[in-house]
Amino acid sequence: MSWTDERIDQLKAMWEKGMTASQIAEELGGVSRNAVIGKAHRLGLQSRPSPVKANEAARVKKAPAPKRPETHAAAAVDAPRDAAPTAPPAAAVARPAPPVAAASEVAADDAPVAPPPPRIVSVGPGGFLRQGPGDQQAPIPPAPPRRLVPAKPSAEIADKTSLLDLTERICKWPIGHPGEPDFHFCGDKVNPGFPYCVDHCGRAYQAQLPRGTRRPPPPLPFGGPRVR
DNA sequence: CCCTGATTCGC
DNA sequence: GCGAATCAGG
Repeated sequence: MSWTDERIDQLKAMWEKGMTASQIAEELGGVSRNAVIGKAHRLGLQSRPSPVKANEAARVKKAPAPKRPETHAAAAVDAPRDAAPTAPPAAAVARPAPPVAAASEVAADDAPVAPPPPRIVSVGPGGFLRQGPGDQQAPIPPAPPRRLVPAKPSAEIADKTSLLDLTERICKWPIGHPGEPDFHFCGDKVNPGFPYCVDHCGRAYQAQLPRGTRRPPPPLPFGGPRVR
């Protein structure tokens, strides 16, 4: 891939939006995290809290990297986009919004919290409240849950690896069938270089048996029903 | 381990 | 100009 004007614009936008180089690289596709960083710097986009840069003082002290021999081998081969289609940019889902516990229940027992006495001036069509110019609505009614409860998403879906959880190093072996409510992916760490974990690599890649040999279980992902 | 960004330097 | 390799902090 090359840096077209369009891609550069995207890079700029995302970079300035605060996305990490990895996220940007993933979004753009066809480029590595390093490529993104390199390009960003070349473009002059710069700074942004670097974990390794925080301090300016303590420098010039480390032994500089002495050697860098390396066969410029192409290690950049795009990993198989197997079951990891870049789903419609779930951009806004970059970081899952921490599900705030239902405030109503949480603050149930002790509630010295004075509910806002809304000064309703009048009610307009559709039930919208009309307010006078001076009724700018107080800053914020900071939802004041006294205790925050973990708020599990759902006992069902918890711990299931969904399509959106898949990354380069997560086993993409499907569990169940697409469409089923509990369909998910293995989610283990992959066998480096493969799209599956070691276990599932064993299932996915089987030695070719001599002709005529009867082999009982060939069912593979999506193969037949009830393979687990 | 995983993640970050910064830098280097052969291509 | 590009980006893999490497470094280094969290």
